[in-house]
Parts: sequence; structure tokens; C-alpha cells
Amino acid sequence: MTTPATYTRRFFARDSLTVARALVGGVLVHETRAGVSAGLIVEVEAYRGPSDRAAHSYGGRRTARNEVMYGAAGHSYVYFIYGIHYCINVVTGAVDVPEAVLIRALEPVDGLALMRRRRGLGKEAPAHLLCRGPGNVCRAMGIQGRDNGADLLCGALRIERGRRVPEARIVRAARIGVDYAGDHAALPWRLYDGASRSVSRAAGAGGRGSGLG
DNA sequence: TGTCCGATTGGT
DNA sequence: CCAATCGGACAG
Repeated sequence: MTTPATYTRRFFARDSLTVARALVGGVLVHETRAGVSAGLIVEVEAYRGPSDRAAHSYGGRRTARNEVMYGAAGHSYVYFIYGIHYCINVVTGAVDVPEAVLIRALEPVDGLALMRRRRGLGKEAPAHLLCRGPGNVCRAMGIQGRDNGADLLCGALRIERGRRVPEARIVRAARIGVDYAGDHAALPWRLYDGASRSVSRAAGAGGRGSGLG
């Protein structure tokens, strides 16, 4: 095997919508004592900083929780939500520009058995259900609060270059669970691969078509 | 310290 | 549609 290609700091240091688009097709990898797990990124959401009402950094809000959003791009922003789930973001933009990309779904490519175990699912569980939705991504990948701030350019938790997804397959829609953001809730800043069955339920999977022809 | 609420999920 | 479940944000 050859060494997998990685992204550069500069790649992540762009605006979050641009990075979000470029990350579809990337690969999230996590090496732990339990083993390696990895998945193709098929669904993301861009959170665009202080002007974005849906962002944790809206209005320049800066707390212990979202502090890493203000740091260098390419690091993880992991937070705990609803008393149950973790969500992982990739910090983007320049230092002091608090933007991020939320990883909402992966298409599993490695460590499927480990993912099933972490999810508490049987061996028959379909691959496309393992990392469907941001909470499930973290559960299946073994990502927790201690992974907040990790440098995703290298290390146990990282993002590698994967496949190039054609623009024609990219679906852009409103972000999920941000109704509190008023007008901003409708902006098309959720991007996903319309050809993937691994996208979250909210994105159109689990029933009818995905919106792609 | 007290209260409110969430970038979710899974089942009804 | 709704409950689960608890850390974070903020008012006092």
C-alpha cells in the first residue's frame, strides 16, 4: 500500500462552505486501541462564523466549548449534545475566524465490525446505517469529548484524501435541526452525495429518493 | 446556583 | 409526533 494522501493546512483555511464541498469524498480515519475505523465523508454542513445564526460562534460568542473554532484550521471541534451524542466538526478559515464544517454522515470503508460493536448492532446491520447522522458518526468511530482539538492533518484521528465527487452528484439543502436560526435555517449549506445510501435520514435516506435524478 | 435548551436519535 | 438525558450558556 502507498501512503494515503492528506490535506494541507491551507486546504482547511478557506471559508467553511468551500471546505465543506471539498470534503465530500474525503476519508475520516480513527485509529484506537480497539482498531482502525474509517469512512468516506458523504454529508456535511457548513457553519459560517459570527454572522451565521445557526453557528455556535454566532455574534462572536467564544466560550470554553467552542474555543477551538477560533484556532487554526484543520483541527476537530467535538461537542456533546442532547445529553447523549457527540458531533465532530472540522475547523476552517483563518485563525480568529470561527467557522467549521459538521460531518453528518460517512460511508464505512474500514473497521465495519468495530463500528457495529460500538453502535451495539448485530453483524447483520447494514453498512449504510452505521454512520448515518452526526451522532452515529461519532458513536461508530469512537469519537468523544477527549478528541476535541485534535489535529486532523495527522495523528490517530485524521482526514485523508479520498475520491473526487462530481459536482452533479452534490445536493445542497437546508441544514438540519437549526430552526432557531430564523432565516438562516433555510440557507442551502448542507451538502451531500446524492448517490450515496449512507446519508442521514434527514438528508433523504431511509425512504424515497434523495432528490438526485 | 437555577433554569432553559440543544448542529440528535430511535421508536410511536 | 415525542421522550431521553445532561452539559453548556446565561441570568441573577
